[in-house]
Amino acid sequence: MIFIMDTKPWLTCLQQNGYRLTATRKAVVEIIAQTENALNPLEVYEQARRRTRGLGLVTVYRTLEKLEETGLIQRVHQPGGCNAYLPSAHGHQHLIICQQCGHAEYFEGDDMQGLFEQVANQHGFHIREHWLQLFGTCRDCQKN
Amino acid sequence: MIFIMDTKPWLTCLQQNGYRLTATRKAVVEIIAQTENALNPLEVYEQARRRTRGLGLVTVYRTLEKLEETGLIQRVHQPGGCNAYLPSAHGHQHLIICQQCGHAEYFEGDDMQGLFEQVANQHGFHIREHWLQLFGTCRDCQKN
DNA sequence: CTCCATGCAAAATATTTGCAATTCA
DNA sequence: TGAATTGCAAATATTTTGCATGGAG
Repeated sequence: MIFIMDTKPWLTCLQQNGYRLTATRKAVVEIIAQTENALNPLEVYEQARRRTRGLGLVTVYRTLEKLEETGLIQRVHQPGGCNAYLPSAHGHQHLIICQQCGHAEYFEGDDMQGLFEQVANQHGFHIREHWLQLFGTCRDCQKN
Repeated sequence: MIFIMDTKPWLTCLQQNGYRLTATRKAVVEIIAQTENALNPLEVYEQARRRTRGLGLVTVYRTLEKLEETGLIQRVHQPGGCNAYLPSAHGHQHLIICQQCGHAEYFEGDDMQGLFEQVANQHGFHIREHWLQLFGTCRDCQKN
């Protein structure tokens, strides 16, 4: 239940970025903020539509775009597809995802900064971004 | 020019996995083995078709699928899309990719195994896969 | 009241599948 | 020869765009 977070800061953030607060945006924000699994646009749509009748899938796509742009959510890259999203309210974090049930947890990777700088030097690259994700089986799914 | 590798081992590998050696497969293998940028199915198709007339995009998809399955190539996950492939003939490697020119280089991450195990313990996960990629600007592009 | 945002339909992409013809082993 | 492979066409799936209407600020 680590992802159940207050949605007010999200809405404030959207406003501060010049976006209007609408019923549909609130619905999408709530869905993503309150799940512990990465959701793709269609899944968000199906869940959000229960709360907000007449919601369109297109709007979900556009809302996700803005949420990602403002850094509130992050795209999750999995072996099976790369169109799912998770909250990223605490800044950039690294993910560990269960391949069976989709449950995701965050982990710190402080040690990594040193590695990145070392690689940057060795290859003459200037590094702007990094992605690190682990995939496996969570505690619960190991029992089954 | 680090990626220009002999394609014979690739073909042998395919055979050993029970796949037949065909002209189209050779073409696809050569294209990917000889590029230093990640290529998506369409790009592979366009280049391979120059060598093998009548090649179909569908076959490229199916060949890429088999090459990934046998571990000869790996999917590259970039901010702009996740359908490009690079050789992975030396087993799983980590990537550093230039966001300007697409040039990719591999780097070792031996230090990371320890981190992964630590995270696995803390979260009770059994880790099966991981991917780590760095994005930035390569030496040449920094000059421009 | 003025734009931004929405939903619909349709377009544009991307990927997969059915199937007859072909090719490798 | 027999089974795997291919290319085509068509089916799906996914994402984007144009545009008239509606709603936030």
